[in-house]
Amino acid sequence: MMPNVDNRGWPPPPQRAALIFQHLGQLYPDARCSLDWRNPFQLLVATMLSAQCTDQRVNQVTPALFDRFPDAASFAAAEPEQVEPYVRPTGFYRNKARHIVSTSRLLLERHQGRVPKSMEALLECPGVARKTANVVLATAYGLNAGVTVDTHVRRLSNRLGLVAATDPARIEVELMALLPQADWDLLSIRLIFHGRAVCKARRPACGCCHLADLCPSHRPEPMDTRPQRVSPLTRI
DNA sequence: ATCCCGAGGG
DNA sequence: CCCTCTGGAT
Repeated sequence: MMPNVDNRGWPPPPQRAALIFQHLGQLYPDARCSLDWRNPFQLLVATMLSAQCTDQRVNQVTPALFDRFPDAASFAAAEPEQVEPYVRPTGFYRNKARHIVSTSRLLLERHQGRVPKSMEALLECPGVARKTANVVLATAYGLNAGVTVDTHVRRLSNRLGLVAATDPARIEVELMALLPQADWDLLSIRLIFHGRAVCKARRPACGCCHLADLCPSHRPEPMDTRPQRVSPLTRI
């Protein structure tokens, strides 16, 4: 009976996942959520803004945003049009402003303006799904409710052959089964850091990747076939 | 599956 | 120009 995966002599999935997790820990010992926030509500808003946008850009707009709208009550009293100018650089600004205002009003009505600590309650907020909820629960409250599956985690999980699924919901379930719950949040953060620094979407730097020996997608760097300029000094 | 949407990199 | 960035709703 032939296995339907390329084992290459690798250990079975859980052990390989643990190895990858461990290597990433050595590579990014200080990896943490890179959004700036002062309280759970600000983290929730910052995470909502981070959709399809670099967190660097989110951190660029949040100081002025939270100066004008410091809490849920401030957003709840505003119209989305008043929030839009502050969040415009993050893209999807009309939806994001609308969702932030709607979510703030919901938090004020049902949770005294505070961010709930349960997945079910967070999922009731407009513009909040599992990715955002996982970030808030883990980062603000230290609760490993699930694995944060964003664009980086999805891409690296597939390239590394950690999961077979391609849709975020199933990827999350498969990743949760691979590592102990205590590691779920760190796994996401480490994959994201590696995705940003090395295993990029466009042009992955396989040549300097420390996970190459554990990666079924590893390819040698494409050879530079462009005509090379010859320095005059090297001529006779 | 499609839409929302700005900014930066190659 | 095209692709990508810690997605979510319809």
